[in-house]
Amino acid sequence: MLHLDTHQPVFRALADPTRRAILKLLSKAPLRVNDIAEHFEMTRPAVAKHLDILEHAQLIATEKKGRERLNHLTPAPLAQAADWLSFFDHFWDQRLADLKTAVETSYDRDENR
Amino acid sequence: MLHLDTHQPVFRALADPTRRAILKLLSKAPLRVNDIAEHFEMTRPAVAKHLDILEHAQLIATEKKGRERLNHLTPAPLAQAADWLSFFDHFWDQRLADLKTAVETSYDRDENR
DNA sequence: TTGACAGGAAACCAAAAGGTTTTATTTATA
DNA sequence: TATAAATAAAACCTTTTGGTTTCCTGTCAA
Repeated sequence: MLHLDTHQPVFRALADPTRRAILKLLSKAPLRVNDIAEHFEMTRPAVAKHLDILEHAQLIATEKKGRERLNHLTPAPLAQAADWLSFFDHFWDQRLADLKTAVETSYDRDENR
Repeated sequence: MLHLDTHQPVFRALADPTRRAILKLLSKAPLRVNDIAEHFEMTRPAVAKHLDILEHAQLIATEKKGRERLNHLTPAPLAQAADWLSFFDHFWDQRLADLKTAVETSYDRDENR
């Protein structure tokens, strides 16, 4: 079963620690590229590339005002990542259910002995 | 504030679609490297490298039985990723709260007019 | 005990990622 | 209107990533 992986842009965006830090930064307030770059030990063009990747994942959007461009968070796609992870919540639950069943079964055996 | 990024191994592991697919595979049952490789259009060594990365993130563990080695899921570290994402749940809530406040404030102003 | 099977490991490769510096381009402002 | 500010864009570089092939080692079974 090979379908298009809609999760890829988000997970790819989240793979880099700088990008994760940028998302947290932008959760406080929209910022210009230069403002963001001040928070990191790298040049503005490097930060701009990270912003491109975040924008491609639709985790941020930009608004051009004159010669400035504000980057603001659009965190909706993070729900995709959360959804993917939630599959394993179920797995946890299932493991617990299996364990419970096993325990009860062995208890039944004990009772009938 | 620059601290060690404990999330990095997990997010890095999740960045690749093959690795995400492997995790889902292993959620059904433990498998040998060869079994896993059959599910993908790549060679066994390629899969083995993905397994190395998953193991480094402690998302899987292996058990050696004779000449075979079983890979099984140890999904606990996924909670780290979920935790990180949950920060943005709060952000959502805050946005909603802000919106609610804004609406009520404007409603108050309307009332007093 | 000799194959065959399962996996480990090394060498290699192309492309992508993450960064740099340099050079425009557009927009405010003194 | 000339200059400074903000960013965009291009060229380039190094390291990492994701894959390959080839070979080696250990274990089971005929």
